[in-house]
Amino acid sequence: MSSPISALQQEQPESRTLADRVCQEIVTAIIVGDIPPGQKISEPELARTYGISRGPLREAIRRLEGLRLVVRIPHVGARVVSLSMEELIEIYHVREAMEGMACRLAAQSMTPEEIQSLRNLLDEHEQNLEETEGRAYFQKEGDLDFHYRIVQGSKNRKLKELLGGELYHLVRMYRYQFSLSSSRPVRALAEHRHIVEAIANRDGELAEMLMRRHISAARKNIERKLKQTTTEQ
Amino acid sequence: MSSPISALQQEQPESRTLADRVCQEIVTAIIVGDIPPGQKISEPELARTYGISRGPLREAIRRLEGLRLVVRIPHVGARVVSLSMEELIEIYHVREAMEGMACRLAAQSMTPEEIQSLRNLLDEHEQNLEETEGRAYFQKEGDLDFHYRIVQGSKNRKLKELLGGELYHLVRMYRYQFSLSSSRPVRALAEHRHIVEAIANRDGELAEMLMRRHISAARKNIERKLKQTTTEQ
DNA sequence: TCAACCAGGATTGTCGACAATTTGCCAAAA
DNA sequence: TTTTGGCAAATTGTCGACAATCCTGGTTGA
Repeated sequence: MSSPISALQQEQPESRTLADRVCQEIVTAIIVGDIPPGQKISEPELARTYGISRGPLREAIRRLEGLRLVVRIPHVGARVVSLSMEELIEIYHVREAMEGMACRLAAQSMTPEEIQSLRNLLDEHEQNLEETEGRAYFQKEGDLDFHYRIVQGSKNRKLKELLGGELYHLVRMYRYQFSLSSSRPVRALAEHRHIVEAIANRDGELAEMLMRRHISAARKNIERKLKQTTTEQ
Repeated sequence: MSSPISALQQEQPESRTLADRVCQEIVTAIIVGDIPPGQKISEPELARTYGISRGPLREAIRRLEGLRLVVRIPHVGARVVSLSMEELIEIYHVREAMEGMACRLAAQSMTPEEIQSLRNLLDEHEQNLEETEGRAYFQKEGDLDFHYRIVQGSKNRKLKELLGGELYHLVRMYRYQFSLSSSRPVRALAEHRHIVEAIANRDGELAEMLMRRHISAARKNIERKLKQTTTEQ
């Protein structure tokens, strides 16, 4: 079937319009941090950088605003969003709710092939985990891939749009900029396995509960770290 | 405090730019049905209609795309979304998850004043209900207002953005075009009261459960009607 | 008769220039 | 010294025109 990577990159074979291409480029530039958070975006400057006119560039910026990667003020301009830990925790609350529901729906909508593919994915993760012993960079992207597939498995277009479109980019951005490691990869893998088995048993209620606990645990982990660093200072 | 209506209309005092104003106008035109679903949107035509150039109009259309009110295909154009009952049910699933979480958070974040204001709102609804005896047009908008306030009470920016920004317009659109009546206004009001009391008792878990049941019941109601009409044909 | 191809028209994408608004700075007065 | 007023530069918003692409209809060939 599809490799773990390909499932993440939304395959848009050569975007047909200038704005599309440039938008993609800017998205990655923002996520990776080439354009730092809070940075003001100058239209003429970026237009020169990418060698296009201000027209398509404005369209690209408008799309970035839709992805919540920039905020725009009329007659003032656009700025890259600045990330805060509080907002990250808010995002985890949203993910807990929506991915929990996605899990419940996936339990009744995923095909046996998709479920088997999920199992294979977790096998790969286990191998990577044994090989790298905790220093799990792949685990991070792999984790995102796991969640992404469950969302797709829900077969709910709105869930796919909201989670895949807006939150997904923000989560990736946090991962890059704060270099968040899951910090409990073995535990997370076990939880992933339980979730898959609940889906395989078509137990939507259990699957939802497990997913919510899974995300909730990750959130509490962050909250604990946050409290540590704030009291240390 | 604020009237039921004012809470719904996001007060944007005379949008400072042409695109903003026209966007608002087109949004209402689409929601009310003046521009029917599936209708192709011609840029030159709309530009003449609203007396502006294609530049700002294109920006407005892009914003509509962000609100999921139109879908756009490169080099072909934009169409108003076509509504299907299946998608409505999908939206209810999303609402069940997100508003459930909003309710849980509201239980620990709403101020006593906000809770009291909610109670007053329900009192108004009860009066309207007695006066109009079921033919509750106000109940519809009132219902939306109730849910809107709880979302605001969660104090979670992402929840407010996602529910208030995208789903909100779609839900209103369905209400108008299919003239959906809640069809169980008395029952809904009672459920609303229970939810408020759970919030007042700071019982987030119960509040979430009640809200989820509330939305789930509305969804099943729609599913039942849908099954009826499909078997009747 | 049907299918494929081609041309015309229309629509969308892109560009450069002009107008309107904001911001920062400088000077003058309290 | 501080505050306020206004001016200038830069940036964003808006416009009209040109180029690229897609859809429609007719025509031609098998």
